[in-house]
Amino acid sequence: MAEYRISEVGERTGFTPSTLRYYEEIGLIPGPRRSPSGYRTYDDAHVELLTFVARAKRLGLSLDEINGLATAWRTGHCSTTREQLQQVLAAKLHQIRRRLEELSAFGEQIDAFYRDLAGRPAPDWCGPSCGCVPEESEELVPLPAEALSGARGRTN
Amino acid sequence: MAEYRISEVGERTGFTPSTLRYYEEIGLIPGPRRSPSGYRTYDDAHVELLTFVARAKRLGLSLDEINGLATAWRTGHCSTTREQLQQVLAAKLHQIRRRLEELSAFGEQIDAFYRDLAGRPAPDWCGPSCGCVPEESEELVPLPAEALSGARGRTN
DNA sequence: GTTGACCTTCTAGTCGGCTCGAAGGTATAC
DNA sequence: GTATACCTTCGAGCCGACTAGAAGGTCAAC
Repeated sequence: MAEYRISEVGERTGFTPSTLRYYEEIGLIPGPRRSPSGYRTYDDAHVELLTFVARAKRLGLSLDEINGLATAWRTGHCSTTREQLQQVLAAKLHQIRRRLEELSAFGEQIDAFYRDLAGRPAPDWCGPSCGCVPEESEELVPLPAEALSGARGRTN
Repeated sequence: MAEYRISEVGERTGFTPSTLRYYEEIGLIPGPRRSPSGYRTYDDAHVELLTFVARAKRLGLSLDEINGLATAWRTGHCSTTREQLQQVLAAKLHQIRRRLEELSAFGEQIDAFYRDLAGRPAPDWCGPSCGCVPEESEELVPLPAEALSGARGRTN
């Protein structure tokens, strides 16, 4: 099995060595084996786990939330924990589904806002210095359709 | 136009008065008018803006990212800023689309992981104390299909 | 055998995003 | 007129998630 030193794992997963040591300290990842001289020695399972963590992080999950998932990930092969695991995963999937819906609705809202711009009344905080006298002749430049494809439409 | 005091706005938007003052301090929301005695006096445009901010926050955007969007939101009625606005919104929509894709893929990954559980080899960190001798007879409980509907499938 | 890049532990600092408390002013009900 | 529930500013503190630095050990190349 392949073995990696901390900076190599860092390169493969996008974390710095400091961050990896920090994650180990807080129990997010299991401490790897050590070389005779004390160096951390990671394997492919660590890289896989950390890739999973990196993805969850990019999606805005907190380390605490990720910890629940990562524990499932780490212990999932154990038949003894399979029932708890199912609950964690089902709950998380449900949450992800709701996030997807809200993200989709948010894209809609921004799109609608943009299309609606010209018709909006100037709010309270828009003083005369703002210089926003509506110019009737000005055309609202349409948003590139590409920007919203995939974020628009069905929310489930 | 309706007027609200700080705690009322807080109730309507889900922020505490402290947080609202903080947002004003960092320039995320414009300072509202003041009553003769110095009380902050918000209107519907503030409530609308803060509802927008709350949604963006739930989706994991940083206050800095939200600031860009909120500025667009606040100044969007000004014809002078329409071109910059278009760029901000288009970029943000693109980002939202990518997030949607990744979120979807993440749901897939978790689902696949779950289905794949029984076949995974025990990783390095799983010692004998783990007690995970695979019991061939044990059935993998299927995930409730409901949990993934909407997170599964097409990623664009 | 020394250079330089890497590793170790440890402690302290940073940054974003609030959150609390003190000290005091305001508004409304009794 | 006083209780109490709100509001004000200001400064300090807290939590999550790192990040930097000190002091020292390891390893491969020259």
